[in-house]
Amino acid sequence: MSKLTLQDISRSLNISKSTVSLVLNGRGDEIRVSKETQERILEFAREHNYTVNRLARGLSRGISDLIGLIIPNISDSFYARIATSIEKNARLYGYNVVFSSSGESKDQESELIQSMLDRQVDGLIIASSQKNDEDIRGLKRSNTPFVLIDRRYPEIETNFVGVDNFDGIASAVEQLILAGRKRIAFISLKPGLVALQERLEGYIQTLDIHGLSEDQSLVRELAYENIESDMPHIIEELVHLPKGVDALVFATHFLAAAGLRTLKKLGIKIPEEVAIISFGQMSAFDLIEPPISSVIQPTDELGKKAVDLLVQNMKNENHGFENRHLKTCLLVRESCGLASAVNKVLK
Amino acid sequence: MSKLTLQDISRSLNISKSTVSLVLNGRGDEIRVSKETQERILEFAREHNYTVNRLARGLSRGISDLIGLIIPNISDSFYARIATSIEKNARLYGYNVVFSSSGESKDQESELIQSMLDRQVDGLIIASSQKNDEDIRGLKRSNTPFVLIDRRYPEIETNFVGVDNFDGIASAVEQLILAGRKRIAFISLKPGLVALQERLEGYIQTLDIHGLSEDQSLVRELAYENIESDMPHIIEELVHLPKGVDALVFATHFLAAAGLRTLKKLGIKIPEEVAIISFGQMSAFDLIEPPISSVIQPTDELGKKAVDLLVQNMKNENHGFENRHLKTCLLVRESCGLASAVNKVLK
DNA sequence: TTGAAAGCGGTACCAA
DNA sequence: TTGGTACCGCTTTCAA
Repeated sequence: MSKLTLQDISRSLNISKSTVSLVLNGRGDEIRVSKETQERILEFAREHNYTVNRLARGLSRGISDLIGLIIPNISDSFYARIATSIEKNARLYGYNVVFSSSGESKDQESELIQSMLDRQVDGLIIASSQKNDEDIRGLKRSNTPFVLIDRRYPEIETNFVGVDNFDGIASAVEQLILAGRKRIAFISLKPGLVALQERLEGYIQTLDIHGLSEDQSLVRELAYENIESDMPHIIEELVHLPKGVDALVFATHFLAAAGLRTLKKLGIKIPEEVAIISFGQMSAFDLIEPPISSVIQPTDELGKKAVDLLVQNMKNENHGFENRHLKTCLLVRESCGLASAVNKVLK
Repeated sequence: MSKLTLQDISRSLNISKSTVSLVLNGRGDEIRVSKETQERILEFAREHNYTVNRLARGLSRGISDLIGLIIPNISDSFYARIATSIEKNARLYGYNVVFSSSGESKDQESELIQSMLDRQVDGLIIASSQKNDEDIRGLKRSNTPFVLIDRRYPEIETNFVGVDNFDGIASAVEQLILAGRKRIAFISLKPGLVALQERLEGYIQTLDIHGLSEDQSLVRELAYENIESDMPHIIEELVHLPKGVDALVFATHFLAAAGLRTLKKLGIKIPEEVAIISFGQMSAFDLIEPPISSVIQPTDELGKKAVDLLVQNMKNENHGFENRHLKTCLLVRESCGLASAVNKVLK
């Protein structure tokens, strides 16, 4: 049972393809096709449940109603949430989304972008590996609408939707300070994603403001590949410093998870010995003893904004670039010490 | 800078479209185009970096190289992992994947399937809401290759890849029995997904075999919408039964999460008072005190098998239906009591 | 108010 | 070896 085409309808009804097409696209009245003809067409289409071939329509109209989504990894709960939101919002605008994981690889990302373009996607949403300025510049040149999310290239002017890393981390550090912590370490990743830089910046400046900067930096950065293996050394090293540390701020949720694993193994008490805050949440942070405080990123909003921005760009040709940094929110739980008491005072 | 087309190349080089097309598709030798001509074409294409318009190719060949993926919710870590695997494997075969979340809604799912078909996807992978036998039957009739994952319709013969729920739960229950538990409750969801039925079956039969069936059932089922609100009542009711309970088996990871939240609130000790096992994992199960035992579902393999099966179906027209139930594996941690000791004995 | 016809960018068959 | 050409299914302009 091969699918019914416009041709078929046209022939069966003895009405020209163009009329059928117009009517089926709801432009019957506009073009003033007689009610009667319209009825016949609609009726027939419904009866034989005709649906357009979007490949054909796409080719003809030069659009695909497809949005490409490229992210490092959808298994990551952060990106998974964003993807959900993007898909949902894209659908509202009539777009479907094709997604691919780049695995943080520049080459992979490059190929994916190309493959999406071959598919004539109308626009692209990318959480880039951030090693790929070539392609990003290429995209700009090609005039393909796209918006970067989460990861950006400061030196390239593009649309971008991310979170306010600086403020987010600042609120976390301040919370720790409020709880009386003075030796606050910051554990991050090496490669140097802009987002992580900003978090680092936020950490440093907040300590500064509160006069808590130390001569010896309490910042530690590990390589993505050896998080699990290096975390124990780093934490041991930190707690064994002459003055030790009394709080740890993790730059991402999976670092926090690794850190917690280590702390548990070392038998270090949270928050008595060290308080903990994670930038980014994990679904089980409230089940851990003590529950883990975290900086919550507004993933739903992020997805929505990204789609809104993209759609706006796809409609108008006026390419003004927009940058949005969404506010995070601090979820204070016991892991940062004095949680509830302080929390209440704050409000 | 509008994109370069075959036409353009053909005209610029004064070589016919067909030759150009053939060469560019690597069939130059096969058709015996002279080395020289081939070189010229390839050279020109590379230089002006030509890439096919897959919309056009698709229309012409009647294929889109697109696989549609419909799942209840990609934010769910289980589906997120599967999606990752599916996308990765699909790409190996040269397919891109369009995904959509059905939100467990029959209507939504229905629309999505239709919309994917309009897009001429070559095949579909669906984790169905399982309320949608109509569409599934329709798909069969339409001869669209598709494979169901995780959720199936026992009364419809289709391709299916899921896990061995019966065995999975049996191993969990047996582990609890080994640990000396006798009053083992089973907490599940109401709607009655086949997978959950199978888990229930596994639970019941395992208890039976070990002579542990009780007069009064220890099975409790809650509605998806009120998990958080009903869980406390259910657990309180269970522990206050005349003979109480000494173990809880959760039918899914998020039920386990809700259960843990409740147990924590009630101050019930794990595993001393009740032991816990969850069917399905969560990334932080090892961070909880005590670490939570769980039945691990082979998501990577599941995704791969689904794609393999689908591709096989898309290639051959011979539609034999296959059902695969992948083995789960039991990850024994402290929450089920006696973990390590018993575990070692088992090996 | 309706129809004819020219694309959209490729593919593939048949001739030359 | 290469070129011509008829589609694929739909949109859209122009003429009738």
